[in-house]
Amino acid sequence: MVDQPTTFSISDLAREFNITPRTIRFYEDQGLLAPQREGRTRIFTRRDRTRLKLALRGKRLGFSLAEIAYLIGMYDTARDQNTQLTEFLAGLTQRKVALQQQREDIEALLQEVSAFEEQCRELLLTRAADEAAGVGRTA
DNA sequence: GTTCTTACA
DNA sequence: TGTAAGTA
Repeated sequence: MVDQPTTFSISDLAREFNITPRTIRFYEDQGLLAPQREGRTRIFTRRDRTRLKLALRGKRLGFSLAEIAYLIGMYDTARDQNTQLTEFLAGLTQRKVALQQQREDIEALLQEVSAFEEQCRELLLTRAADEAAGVGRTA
């Protein structure tokens, strides 16, 4: 078994997760990460790496960085895992509610578009019929 | 060469 | 988030 690295540089993590160092610094700025410092340079631990992984997963699920920061904030608040899972569950539930609402809005819009589409078609047919009957020919 | 901060797009 | 500038 080869020893797994204990710490990582910002570029190590950037490579591993296919993101840029800029993104990692930005996440730190947003409170998602809090790496140690050796002078000015950032030293990332396994815990930081895990948090980054969770942050990226949260992003994929559509959570805002603020929400991710909150959920991850308690990740190492040393509270019982039960509380943490309950929080994540609550967050996921809210996400689902938001997504379902969006779907309803989209469906409503699609119906409106379809209705308007139909009106246009009818108008087109009506005008074609009128022209055939010689109506509306003013000039 | 790598990382950092700051500032602007 | 990308990029540029000027450092350590």
